[in-house]
Amino acid sequence: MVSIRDVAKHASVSVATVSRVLNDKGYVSVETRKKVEAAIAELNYRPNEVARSLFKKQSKTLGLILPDIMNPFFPELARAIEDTAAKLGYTVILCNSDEDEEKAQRYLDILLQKYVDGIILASNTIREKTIRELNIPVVCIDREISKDIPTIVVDNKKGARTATQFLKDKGRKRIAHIRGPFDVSNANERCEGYLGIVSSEDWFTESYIINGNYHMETATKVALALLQSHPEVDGIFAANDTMAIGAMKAAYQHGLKVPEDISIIGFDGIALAKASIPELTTIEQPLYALGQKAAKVLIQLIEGQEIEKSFHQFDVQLVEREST
Amino acid sequence: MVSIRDVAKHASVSVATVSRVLNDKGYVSVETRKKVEAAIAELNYRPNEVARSLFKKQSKTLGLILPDIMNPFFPELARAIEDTAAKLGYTVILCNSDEDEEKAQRYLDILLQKYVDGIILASNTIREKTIRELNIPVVCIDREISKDIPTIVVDNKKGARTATQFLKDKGRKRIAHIRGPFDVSNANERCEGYLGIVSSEDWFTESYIINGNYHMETATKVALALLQSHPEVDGIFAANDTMAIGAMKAAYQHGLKVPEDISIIGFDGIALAKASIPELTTIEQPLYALGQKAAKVLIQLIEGQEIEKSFHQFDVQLVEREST
DNA sequence: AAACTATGTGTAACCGGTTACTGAAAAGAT
DNA sequence: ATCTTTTCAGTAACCGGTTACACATAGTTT
Repeated sequence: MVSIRDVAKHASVSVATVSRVLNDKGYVSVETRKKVEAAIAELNYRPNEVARSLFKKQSKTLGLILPDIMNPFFPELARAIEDTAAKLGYTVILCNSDEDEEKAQRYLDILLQKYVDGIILASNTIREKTIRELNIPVVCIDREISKDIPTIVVDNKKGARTATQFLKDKGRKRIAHIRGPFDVSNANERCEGYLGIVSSEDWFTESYIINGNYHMETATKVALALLQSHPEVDGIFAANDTMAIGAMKAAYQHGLKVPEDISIIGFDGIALAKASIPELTTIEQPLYALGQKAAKVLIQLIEGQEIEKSFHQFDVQLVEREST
Repeated sequence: MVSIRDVAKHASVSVATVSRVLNDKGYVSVETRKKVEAAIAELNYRPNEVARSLFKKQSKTLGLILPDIMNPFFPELARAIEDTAAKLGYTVILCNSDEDEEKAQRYLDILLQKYVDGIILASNTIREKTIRELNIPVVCIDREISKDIPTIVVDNKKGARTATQFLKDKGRKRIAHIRGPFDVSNANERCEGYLGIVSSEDWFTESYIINGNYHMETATKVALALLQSHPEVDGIFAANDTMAIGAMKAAYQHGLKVPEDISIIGFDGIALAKASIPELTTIEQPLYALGQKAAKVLIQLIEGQEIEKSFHQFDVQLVEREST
C-alpha cells in the first residue's frame, strides 16, 4: 500500500505539501501541485481513511440500527439512507437489533468504538438517556423515543383515521382493526386513529380490536379467529401491510372474497402491497423520502449545521387498489 | 474520550502494560492486571478501534456489495451475512451497486480506503481482474464471476430442471419459461435447466422462452403477451419468484385461474412467495445458509485459515404450495 | 529602503493504539 | 554460588494521515 510519504518522496516534496494538495488547503504553488498530482496519479495513491479518521476523530461512517432488514418495511428505508449517505460522502454500517435491547446496546458500543459519526435508529427498546450518553448525533426513524431527539416519522394517527374512514365511505358497517405491538409507538398511534373514527359508533366494542405483532402468520391466525367469532365484520384495517396480507389469507380461508365480501386496508405501502393478488389498498408512507430525510438531518447534525426543526412528520397517502 | 494513556496513568503503569491486559498477550502479573482492569472499569474505557485498525492494518469490517437491498432476494442474504459477521466480531458496510459497474468500482475504492478486511460481492459487472487487484479476500455470492474466486451459489440448472419436470409431472403440456437477464449467470443456468427438460419435446420452439428482467412489472407484461399469442400454454416456470408473481397477475388479467387453468412455479423462495394468494410453488434456495457460508468463508480467508474448497454449490428444494 | 503582508514549503508533534527491544528481578538448573 | 531461563514492566518507534509552527522568499506599502 502506497503511503503519503511515498508520494512525497516521489514528488520531492514534504508530506505536508502532499496533504495540502489532497485537501486543497493552505498555500501550494501551481507547479508543486502539478508535481504532486502527477506523483499521486503515477503511484495510484489513495489516502488511507483510517489514518485520517484517527486524527480527525470522525470516520465518514454512519451506523444504521434497525430491528430486522428482512422485515419488508426496512429495505426501502435502508436503501434511501445508504443512497443519501453515499452521495454526501458517508458509508453505512448495517445492524439488526431484533428489538433486543442488549443486542442494540452491544451495537451501540461497537459503533462508538469504530468512531461512527452518527447513528440512525429504529428502535423502541433504547431509552433516551442511553442515546444522550453516546455523545454523537442520533436520528430516530419510524419510531419515536423522545421529543428531544431528532425524529423522522409519519402522521400515523391521521393515516389510520383516513384508512378507517375510507372503509366507512365504502359502505362497510363493521370495521375491525388488527393492531401492532403495544411497545411500538406507531402501533399505538394507528390504533388511536382507528378509535377516533369508530369509538362513537353504536356497534363498536373493544372486541373489534385484535392484537397482531406486525407479522403475517400471527395476523392470519388472529384474523381467522375474529372472522369466526364476528361474522358481521366486513372491513379490516390492519396496522401494517404484512398483517393486511395475513388478513386476506384469513378471509380466503374463511371463504370470504376480497373485496366483494370484505374490504381490507393496510398501512406502510411496502412493495408487497403491489405484489399481492388482489393488490392491497394501503396508507402509503413516503419510505424513500423518510430515509433520505433521516440521512440528511443526521449529516447536517454531524457537520454542525443548524437544524431548522428536529421533529419531522411526513404525510401519508391513501392508495386505492383492489382489496377495498 | 478516555484513552489508553489515561488508563495507564490511572493505574500507575505504562501503556504497554494496559495494552497487554487488553489483548491478553505477554506477561502481566496478577496484581497489575487487577489494577489495570479496575482502572478500565472505573474510567469506562473502550479501546479505539480506529487506532487499532491503523496499526494492525485491518478493521474488523466487511464490505457487502449487492445490486439493490430493495430487491426482496437480498435482505435475507444480507441478514445472514450480518448475523454471522457480528458473531465473529465483524461489522458490515452495506453498498448498493444497482448493477452499475462504475458505481461498484467507486464502492470498491472506498471500501479499500476504509481498510475493510474483505468483501462479499453479488455482481455481474465486476471482472475477475478488478477483484484480483484489490488484494483482499473477496467472496462472490449468487452470481459467479470466475472459477478462481471463492463463490457461493446454488445448483441453478438442477433446480430449473426440477421445476420444469414438476410442471410436466403435474400434467402440464405446454410449459413456457420467463427467463432472467442475459448478463446474469444464474439466469442463463436456469434457462439451460429448463431447456434440458423441454428442448426435445415436439411442441417446443424458442418462442416459449420470453425475456424478463427479474422484475414484476416487466414479467406481467411479457407473460400477458405470451398468453395472448400462445393460448395453449398451461404452465410457466419463471426464473425468479418476483417474475412468477408477475406471471400470476398476467394470468388473472387474461382470465385464467391459478392453478386450475395454468400452473406457475418460481425460483428463489423469497418471503413474497408465501405472501401471495395463492401461495407460490417455488424452488427454494437456502438463502440464510448461503449468506452464512459466504460470511464464514470470507472470514476464514481473512484470518488466513485454510479453505477446504472455494466453490460452494448448495442444493435447492422444491416447495409445493398453491400455484401448481 | 525599510517594514509589512502574502505566499510557499518543511519539520515535527499528534491522533490512540501495538509491539520490538531492553533491562531488572525472580525462579530454576548445575 | 553461579549461570540460565522465565517473568514482568517500561521506553520509544510505528501505523498513515493532519496541522501548528517556523522560516524563507516575493510582492506591497509607506
